[in-house]
Amino acid sequence: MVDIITRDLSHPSARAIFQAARELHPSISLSTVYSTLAMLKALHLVKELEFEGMDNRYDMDTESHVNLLCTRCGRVVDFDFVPPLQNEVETLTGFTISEGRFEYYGICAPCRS
Amino acid sequence: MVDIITRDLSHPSARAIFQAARELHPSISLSTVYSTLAMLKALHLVKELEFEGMDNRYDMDTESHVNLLCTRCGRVVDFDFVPPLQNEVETLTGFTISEGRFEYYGICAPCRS
DNA sequence: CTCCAACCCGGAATGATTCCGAACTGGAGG
DNA sequence: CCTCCAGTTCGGAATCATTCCGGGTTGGAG
Repeated sequence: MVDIITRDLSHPSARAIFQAARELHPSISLSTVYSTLAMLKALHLVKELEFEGMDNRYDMDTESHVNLLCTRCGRVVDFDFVPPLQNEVETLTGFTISEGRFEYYGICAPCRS
Repeated sequence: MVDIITRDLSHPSARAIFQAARELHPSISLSTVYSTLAMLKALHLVKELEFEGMDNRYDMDTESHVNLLCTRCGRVVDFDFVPPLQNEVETLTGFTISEGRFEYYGICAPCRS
């Protein structure tokens, strides 16, 4: 189960993981998917992404990067980048930052053509 | 109702808006708050923010900026900045970007002391 | 005064996620 | 080989923010 999740780099939803897992373990339940995800989240092996109006998605790449969401087909694409201003933001706002989230919404090339 | 929402710059949740609105209009219902928010969203006068594990928050500043969320007290603070890499991301990924979201999670100064 | 559209109401429905207690499993130790 | 136990999984019920719905109110045009 853990393998099924961590090897799926397509930013799947819980339901998509559930369906994929079913093909290997037909008796698996959605509860198991959620509890495994909770465990992996706690270990910082997956990052939970919330996109407006869609199910949560799970990202196996926990490094800091931008996620691009296609609002037409739901595809999520990673884009590496180092957020440049965390220190500056911390000094100017007084926050101690533990995590960042950077997302763009748009239409991907395949959907546009 | 529209005024109550658009003048509240504290990044309130729907429930918080509801409670504030009740003080002026004791008979107001949560449905009205949600439908007004839906209208304002459609007009791009408010931006809906989703933070992991919390109610959605509503931001009256629809300009592009970073939102800092204090995971202890729920306070949300704005931090102006112009996302530097949208064009670069578009050419490298083929996406046509319509909107960006930039969030940091952390602990605010009052909560830390 | 009448009518209509826009707004509002309460309450029920939705649906992803979480919670719960019971059943299963596989390996450690006898 | 058996027993036991902790960890995993199960299904189904509960949660709860949000959405949906059908009916009531209202205020301004004509």
